Amino acid sequence: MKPVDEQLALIKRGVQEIIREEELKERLERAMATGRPLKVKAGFDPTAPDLHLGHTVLIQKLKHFQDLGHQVIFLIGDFTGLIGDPSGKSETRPPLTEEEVKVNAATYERQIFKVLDPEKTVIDFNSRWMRPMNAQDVIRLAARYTVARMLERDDFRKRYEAHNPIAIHEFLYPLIQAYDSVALQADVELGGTDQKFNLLVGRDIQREYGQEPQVVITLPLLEGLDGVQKMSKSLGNYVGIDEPPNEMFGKLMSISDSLMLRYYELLSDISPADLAKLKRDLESGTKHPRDAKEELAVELVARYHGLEAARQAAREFAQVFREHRLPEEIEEITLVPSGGDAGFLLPNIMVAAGTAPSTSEARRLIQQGGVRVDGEKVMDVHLKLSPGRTFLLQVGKRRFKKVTLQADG
RNA sequence: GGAGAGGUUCCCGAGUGGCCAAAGGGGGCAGACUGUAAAUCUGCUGGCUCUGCCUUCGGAGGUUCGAAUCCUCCCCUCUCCA
Repeated sequence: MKPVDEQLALIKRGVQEIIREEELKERLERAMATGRPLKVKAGFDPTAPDLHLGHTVLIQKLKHFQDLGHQVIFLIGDFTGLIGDPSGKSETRPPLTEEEVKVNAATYERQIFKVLDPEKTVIDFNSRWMRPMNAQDVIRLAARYTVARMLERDDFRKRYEAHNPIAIHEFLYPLIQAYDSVALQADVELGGTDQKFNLLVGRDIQREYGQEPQVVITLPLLEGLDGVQKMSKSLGNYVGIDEPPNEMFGKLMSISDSLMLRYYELLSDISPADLAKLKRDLESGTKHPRDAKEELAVELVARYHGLEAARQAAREFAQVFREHRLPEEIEEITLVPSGGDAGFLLPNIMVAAGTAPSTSEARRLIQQGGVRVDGEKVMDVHLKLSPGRTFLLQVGKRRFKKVTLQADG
């Protein structure tokens, strides 16, 4: 194991807050002395197995602990998943079946192991200790916390003050998450800043159960592509780590310059010194922001798809958007129009080709000059394309399809 | 258990019998500009075989030539009282 100071330096990189740092240091020293690595826990919701770059801020931090020789526990909250996210926004979710949980867990594994070492990562499920609990156990757990303290949580407080509904079971969510730390005897729990309250409840509950309270480490929430709201799937401002290289690259190139620096800070592996230099060069104009953005995009795409794929994506991007040439690979589809004549109308073809969600939307796109057929702008919503023909369909700047129409439906 | 307020299109929020596919804002999309971006400006933003037709205003019925708007019952949320 590395010296405690070195460990601390890596652990502290990019984190928002450590509660409390002295305790962490103490534990690291103890781990060093006894040879017993720290148990580092992070919980994940089983209903959203599609990880995006926002999640990777946390996973990278787990990776740091792992590299330092500590025990990383990736906890899937399959039991808390039944409660649903108490964010107030989401609808009550239908309980997941065991089968669904299994599938989601497998998806998680595949995704996190792009970053974490499968050999050294423990994956656990909180249903393991929650399912055997009976009503009495739950009541006892609930008795260890108060409503007043629950209402300290920003989210609950705001909803309470705004007279929005808060269901009782939502109070159980932090308690169960806290109990997970008891069950795992966690030394450290990681989470986003939005998790701070839940993580702190973990400390209280551990104390209640006679355990030494865990060290809480919060990580900044990554802003989504809009640069304002946090990255989330439901807001559609995310970059999924499963997305194809081109997609990922394009999304990263579309962020604003200020957001780019934020992404550098939270996602990139470049050293603090290099980051400082980059900032200076951008300010002085020595470095074109576009180039900096491209380097960032290459680094991140390479992390999930390899360097070759990343470079390829960069070339492709430059070709399509800078030089306004066609992408190297355009999806080719063959359509068999149905519905008689109407099937050959451009709006219908656009829908069938997946380039527009509805024919009404397709018409609007055409009227606004956003549609090209074989490179020619089309303004006529009644345009009919003849069967047997293959043509290039371009919708907006990004959607390309090579469409072949078959004669009969 | 009682009294009151409220549930509108992706979100917030106007609308209290026809001029309502429903103001305004947000978000989103397209176009212009640019660095590929941001910012800014313009347009669009329920669906369809689109000068018209169909479906939408918590749910189900009803009144009416005509209902988001009126009536009945139901469901849900909030507030105050017990």
